Amino acid sequence: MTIINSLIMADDHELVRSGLKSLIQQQFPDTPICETGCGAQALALMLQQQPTLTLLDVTLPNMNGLDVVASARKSGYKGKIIMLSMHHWPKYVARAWLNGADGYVLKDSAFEELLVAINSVMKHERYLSKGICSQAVSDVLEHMGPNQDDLLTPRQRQVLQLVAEGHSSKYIANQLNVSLKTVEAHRSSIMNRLGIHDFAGLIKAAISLGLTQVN
Amino acid sequence: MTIINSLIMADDHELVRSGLKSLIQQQFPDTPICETGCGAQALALMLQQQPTLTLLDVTLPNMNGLDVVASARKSGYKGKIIMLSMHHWPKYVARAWLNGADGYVLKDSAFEELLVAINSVMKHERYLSKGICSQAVSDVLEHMGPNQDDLLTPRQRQVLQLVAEGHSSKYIANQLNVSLKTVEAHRSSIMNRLGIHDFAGLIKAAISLGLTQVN
DNA sequence: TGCGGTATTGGGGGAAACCCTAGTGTAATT
DNA sequence: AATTACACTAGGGTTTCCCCCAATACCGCA
Repeated sequence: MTIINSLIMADDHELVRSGLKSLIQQQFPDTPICETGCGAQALALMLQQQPTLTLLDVTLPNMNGLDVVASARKSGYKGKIIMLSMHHWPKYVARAWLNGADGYVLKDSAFEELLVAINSVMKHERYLSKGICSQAVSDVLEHMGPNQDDLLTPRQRQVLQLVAEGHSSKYIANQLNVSLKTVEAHRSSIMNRLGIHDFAGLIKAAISLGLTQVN
Repeated sequence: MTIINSLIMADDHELVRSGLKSLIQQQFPDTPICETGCGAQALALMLQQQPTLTLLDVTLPNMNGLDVVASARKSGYKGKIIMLSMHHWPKYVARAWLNGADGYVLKDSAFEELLVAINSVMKHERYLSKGICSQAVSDVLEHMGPNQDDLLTPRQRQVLQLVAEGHSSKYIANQLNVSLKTVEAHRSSIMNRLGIHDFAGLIKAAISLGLTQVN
C-alpha cells in the first residue's frame, strides 16, 4: 500500500479542490492535505512543507502550474509532482516533463486513474494519462531544446499571464515586488519579442500560449 | 431537511464529477446521482428521468449548459436547475436566468455554498453565488431581449471589433469619423453592459462574441 | 403629440500605458 | 580574463485610456 506523508493540492476552483480532497481523503485517511488556489502560494507551500506529493493544476492564477514546477525543482523541491490538466496538447505535456513533473493526468479521467498515477509516481515511475499520445509527446520533446525553447522567459510569461488576467501594471508590480517601470519594461520586451504592437495582440498571444483562457 | 429524489450532474471533467459526487453523496446518501460529461446527453437524461435537481456546468461539449437549460425548459422539464460555472460575467448569469435556471454557483465557491444553493432552490427560491454582482446582472437583464444578440448595439459591436483588432481609440475615431471621446464613451458603455472592468476582459469578450479571432 | 429611454455624440481631469534610454548581474564564449 | 549576450531592473516624457458628466438625436408608446 502506498503511503503519502503529506500532500499539497493546487486548483483554481475551490469546489473542484473540495471534491478531489474528499475522494483522496477516503483513500488516504491519514494524509494531511493542504490546498491552495493560486500558483505562487502553491510554490511557497511546496518549498516550506516539502510534501511527499503535489497535485498541480496547469491553469492557475498568478503563476501557471508549469512554471511552478520549474521553480520548485530549481529551488530544491524533491517530492513527487503530478500535473492535473484539461489540456491534452503534447506541447504542454512535454513542457511539464522537462520542467520536472512526474505525472500528467487529464481532468477528464476517472479517479481510479489518478490513483494509478499516484501509486506509479510514488514508486518513482512516471505516469502519462490515457488519452495522451505519448508518441506525439516524444516528437515534441525531440524538437524541444532541454531548456529555454520558449519564446518568452519565465518572468515574461509570468507578467504576460498577469496582464492577460486583467491586472494593471501597478498591481502586477506589487505582486512581484518590483517597480512599476520594471513591469512596463517586461510588457514592452514581450511585445517586441512577439512582434506585437497593441494590447489586443498581447491578450491573444497569452491565450494562444495557454497562459489564460477566453472565458 | 431537504430531500432530493433524484439528481443529474453534468460536467465535462470526470475527475470533477467524481469529486462533487463524493461530496454530495455524503450529504444526501439516499439520492441516486446520474452523471454525464456532455450537454446533449444531459438534456436527454433530464427529459427522460425528470430529476428533482440538475447541476449543470456551463461549458459542456456538444451543447453548452445555457442552451441545455433553454431546451429542457422548452420541452417541459420541471425540476430545479443549478448552473455551475467558472464565469462570473453578468452576461452569462443573466442568460442562465432568462433560460430558466434556478441557481448560479461559481466553481470558485466552497462546497457549503453549493449546499445553501441546493436548499434554496428546493424551497423554490433563486440562488446567486457570492462574488457575482447582482446589480450588474440586473443591469444586463434590463438591456437583454429574449434573443442573445441584443447584448450590444451595432455601433458598439463595430467599436468592440475594431478595439479587439488592436486599433487605438484615436484610429477608430478617424475610421468612424467621430470624436476620440465618442469612441471612448462607446468602450465605456460596452464594458458597463458586459460587466467588464479591464482591457483583457474586453478582448476575451470580443473573442467569445465572435468579433475577432485569436490568431 | 408629448414623454421616456437609449443610442450616439462630446469634454475634462486623473490614471495608466507606451517609447526611449540605461544600469546591474549572470552565464556562455573566446 | 575579457568579451559578448541577455534577463531583469528602472526613470523621464509623451500618448492613450478610464471615470464622471452632458448634449443631441432617434424610436416606441401612451
